[in-house]
Amino acid sequence: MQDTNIPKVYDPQSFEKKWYEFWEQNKLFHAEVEKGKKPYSIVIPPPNVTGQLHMGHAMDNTLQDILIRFRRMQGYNTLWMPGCDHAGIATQAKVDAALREEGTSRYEIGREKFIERAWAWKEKFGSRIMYQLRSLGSSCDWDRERFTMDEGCSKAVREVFVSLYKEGLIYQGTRITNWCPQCNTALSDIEVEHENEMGHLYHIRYQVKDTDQYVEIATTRPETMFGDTGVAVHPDDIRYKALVGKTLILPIVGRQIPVFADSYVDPQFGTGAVKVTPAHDPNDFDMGQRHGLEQILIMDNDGTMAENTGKYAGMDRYECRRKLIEELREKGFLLSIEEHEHAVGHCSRCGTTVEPMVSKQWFVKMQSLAEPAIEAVKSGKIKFVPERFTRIYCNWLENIRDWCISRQLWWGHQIPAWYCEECGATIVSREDAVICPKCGSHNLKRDEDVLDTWFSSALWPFETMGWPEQTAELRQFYPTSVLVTGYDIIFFWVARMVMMGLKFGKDIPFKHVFIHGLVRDSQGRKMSKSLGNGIDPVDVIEKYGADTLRFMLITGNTPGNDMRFYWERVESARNFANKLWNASRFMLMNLEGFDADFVPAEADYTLADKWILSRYAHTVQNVTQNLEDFELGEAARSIYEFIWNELCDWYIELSKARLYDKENSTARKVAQYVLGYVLEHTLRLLHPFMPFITEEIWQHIPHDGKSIMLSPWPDNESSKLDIDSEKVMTAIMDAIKAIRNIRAQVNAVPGKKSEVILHFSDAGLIGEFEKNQSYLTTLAAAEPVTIWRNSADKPGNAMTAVVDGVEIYLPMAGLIDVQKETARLNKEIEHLNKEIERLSKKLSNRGFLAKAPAEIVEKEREKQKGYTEKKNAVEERLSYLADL
RNA sequence: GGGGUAUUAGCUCAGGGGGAGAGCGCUUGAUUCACAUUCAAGAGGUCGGUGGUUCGAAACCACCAUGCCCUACCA
Repeated sequence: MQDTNIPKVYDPQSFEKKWYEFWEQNKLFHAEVEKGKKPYSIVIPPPNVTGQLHMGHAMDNTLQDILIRFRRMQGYNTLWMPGCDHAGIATQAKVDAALREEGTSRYEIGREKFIERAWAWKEKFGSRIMYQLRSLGSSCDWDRERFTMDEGCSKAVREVFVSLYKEGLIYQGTRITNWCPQCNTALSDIEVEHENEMGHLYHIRYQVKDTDQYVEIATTRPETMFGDTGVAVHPDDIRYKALVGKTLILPIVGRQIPVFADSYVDPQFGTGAVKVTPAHDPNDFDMGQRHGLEQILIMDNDGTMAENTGKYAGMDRYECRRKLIEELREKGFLLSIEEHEHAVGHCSRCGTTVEPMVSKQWFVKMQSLAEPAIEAVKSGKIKFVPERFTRIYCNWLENIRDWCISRQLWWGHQIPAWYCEECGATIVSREDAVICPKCGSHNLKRDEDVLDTWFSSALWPFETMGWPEQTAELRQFYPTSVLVTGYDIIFFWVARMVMMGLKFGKDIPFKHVFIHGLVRDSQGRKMSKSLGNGIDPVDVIEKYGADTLRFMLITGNTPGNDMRFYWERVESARNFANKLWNASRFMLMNLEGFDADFVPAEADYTLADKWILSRYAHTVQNVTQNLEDFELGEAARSIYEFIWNELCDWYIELSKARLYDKENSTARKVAQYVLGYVLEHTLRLLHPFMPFITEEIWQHIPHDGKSIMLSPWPDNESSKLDIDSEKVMTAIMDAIKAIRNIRAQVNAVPGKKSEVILHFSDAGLIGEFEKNQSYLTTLAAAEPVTIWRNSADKPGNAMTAVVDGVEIYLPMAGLIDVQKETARLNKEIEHLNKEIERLSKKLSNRGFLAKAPAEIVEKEREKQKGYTEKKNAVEERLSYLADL
């Protein structure tokens, strides 16, 4: 027999760790390839190796765990692949900072030593987040844990790089890219965050050579003028027609630059004349290409002015801007300064203003990769949930530009390219190159750059399953079933995985993309370190338990939408856990004599039994359907309502009489059976959401099997649906609520019973009410209960209420406050009149009668009948009161 | 400039073509007998505005307002 003595209060700390260890040690999360078994697989969005769990992770992984546990119980061969990401820039920044503290730097210790340090850092902090995921309850297959820089992933990355290069889809080019002077590396377009900022538009005049004429140009970044190699005007701009082809003298610098026409220029903006700096602006770069202009780099990688800027050399770019404006003003070149709002790019990692600069980088040609990725989504092979993200994804891919994949970092996958120091050849190879295939030289130098971290993440769904080997894992678990992630990385990650999956995995990487929003603070702000408004999920787990955190994170929010974090909501979830705990405690306390082999005869079921079993069956349907539709919040809410509002508030209360009555063994056994059945199966429904508490309770109550996580998902419970019993029970519940209401009105003494007289307009209910009078006694203190069969001569001196099919009278000699009661009933009449009027309008509308579905019309008629009956009864009461 | 999203009770949010919902908060009452992390009763809303579709709109469509988010090379 189980231990039937459990603590009075839900205390998650006392069992969460124990059960996680039990699951993990028994390898219950582990998936083996099994031919013929339906697979269900998810790859985790790999968290940063040096990071720690934040609320976003907690939500993301809760969602995944719910889906995985649900499918596991449904009998799928379920794999949840865990792992983490090497997070190039972030990790490198941490190691850099550590070195700085030691008074050294990566340049001092050198690349090899630095990478050793980075690995040590990874080893030291890398497992932290995996432990945190465990404390959340994540049922990952830890035997398969991967890292984006482990041997297998590195092999996959190199394979992909080399084949894309051989196909001409990876190329090296000197182009304009976004440069972060702080992180000291190139960035891809999507790693730049644009923000509107107030700046200035400086109007400067450039002299036309050999004349005293000037051209007025407008710029937001005057310091780039050191790199100007032309001025552009629109070809149709009559103001400047005569100037095209002329030469200008660049102020201060004195360089001669041409005026040329290009239709990129907007004559309406500024002065209609644009200074062109091909090495420091993407548009100018394009124009420079079209018109054969020289590119002059005037800034160094750290954002200071280059040697070729004269006295400004070495000066910070903004300092230079200020000083240069002063000089221009002094020398009469500066005409005016306007306030001007414009979008400024910032490094998404460190926030520094990004500098567009020309440099030699590696790029992926995206268009041919993007097309099938668009098709896969448009054709419905991959489905976004919610669907609206489809458009966001497609729009981005339809306008995609080439992806800059080289980063000037040391921590990451080093690019497998070598340069021959003798003949200048570039060698891209799967094996480390030692000899130049062109000239035979051994004097090769490897490219120093590493790849964008997202390049390897893009391979995650198949590289973790052993690709490029054709493994059994790939055959069984690829494509994965669903990807669960936030909308903030659709471009960074989702789109790139689809492209790489289709190209190299030979199939889509996942069938569904389940997108969720962000967890914000209680004021709706993003949680961030700088604001200090972050809430550590580990703190919540320690204080309230992982189940509570999980439940809170998935209720009261809709797929794809952001949610706010409220401690009140955490408490509410904890209260629910406590409620369930105590319902179970109640069952355990009444388990004595429980017979596991006993099955009630059909006739032994009471109304309450049939009702709760039917409600349970509805709940199974709701929860299953909602989980299949990714409506996790709705599924959880459905269980919550069932457990609290139906099982606890009604069924347990009604079962007490039978459970406490040890004389009547059959009735008691039936109640034990029903309560046991419903509770045990409801625990299974709840298990994916709250794995720990359900396991703890399940292990205490009668059960079959080793762990609730292996028990089958409740299914085929439709035979328990019993609409008739639900209807009767609803009538009884309504009557109970009405009686309670009256008793509250008259301040009835809680312990004191009230006589109740019932009169039925629906005779069909009489039998059931007669049989189940005790429900009214137990839950509404109604005693004695009399059924009044005469329609005439109804009880007079009484408080009344009317519910569907039943009139209720509580004789209250001397207790009735006639004035108050009359007012109450008048209010009721007012309400009923409004409803009746609304319905008669509807029912006299020909269009409604002709076009509305017959069942709706019938329903509305019944409603009207019900309201009219109620109104009559209330009016009768009013006239009685008036006569007093 | 383009797109998305939100607008429902005091607060935070679900829902959804045919009788307005939850949690928290608030008011009143209740404590041997699963749970005060509780129970019971109650107050509180012309579902942002205007049009349209429909027999019927809070829900669907269009436009508008306000907030938030994404996106875009106007120097």
